[in-house]
Amino acid sequence: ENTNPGSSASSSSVTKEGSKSSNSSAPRARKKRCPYSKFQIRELEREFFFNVYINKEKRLQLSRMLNLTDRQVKIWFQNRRMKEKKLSRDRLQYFSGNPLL
Amino acid sequence: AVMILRSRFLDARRKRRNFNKQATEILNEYFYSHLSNPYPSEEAKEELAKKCGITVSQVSNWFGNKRIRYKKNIGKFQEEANIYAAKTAVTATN
DNA sequence: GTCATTTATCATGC
DNA sequence: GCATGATAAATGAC
Repeated sequence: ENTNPGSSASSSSVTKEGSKSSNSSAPRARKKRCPYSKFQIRELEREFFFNVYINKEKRLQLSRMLNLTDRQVKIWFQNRRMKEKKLSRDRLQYFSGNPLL
Repeated sequence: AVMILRSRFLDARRKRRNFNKQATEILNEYFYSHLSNPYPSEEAKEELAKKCGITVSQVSNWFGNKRIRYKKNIGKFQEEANIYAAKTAVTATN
């Protein structure tokens, strides 16, 4: 259950769809958001537990294993760090002199 | 006790509760009175959060959802827009 | 890199 | 059954 439009079989060097700039003023639609599988999330979280910041080599390795692009892995770690920061903020606010208990 | 609080916090995060009517009023009033640029500053968000009794993150979530859902179907919110437009017009004339 | 945001998806309320 | 709040991918400013 992977979600990589047209990359599963083609493998390697994925062109950015339409490498030709034939279109005049092509707004290139934004990539549709596709939720990652449980397996992908588990592996990403596992690596995130070891290093919040991932280096290039591990990133390439992970992207191949999970059938994601390096950019997707990079962005996932960025978003994950932001999530962690927000969780910390919420915990602080929750445990700081507050009602609701 | 700590464990109870922790578990309650963890699953209390995703449990959704609708905002009370007053909070929604305040948020809509700001949204429709800034329809040309519905992006409150950080200070404005904090003030709205205080008046609504919610967090700044919840204010950001509300405006994010409101902006895209309004843009996606303006017609559906036309009636609502008129209501708050009239409301702000009244307060302006007074 | 952070971070506000857009967009789709998820989970719940009613 | 959709409305609504929160979260998960993806983009762009800086």
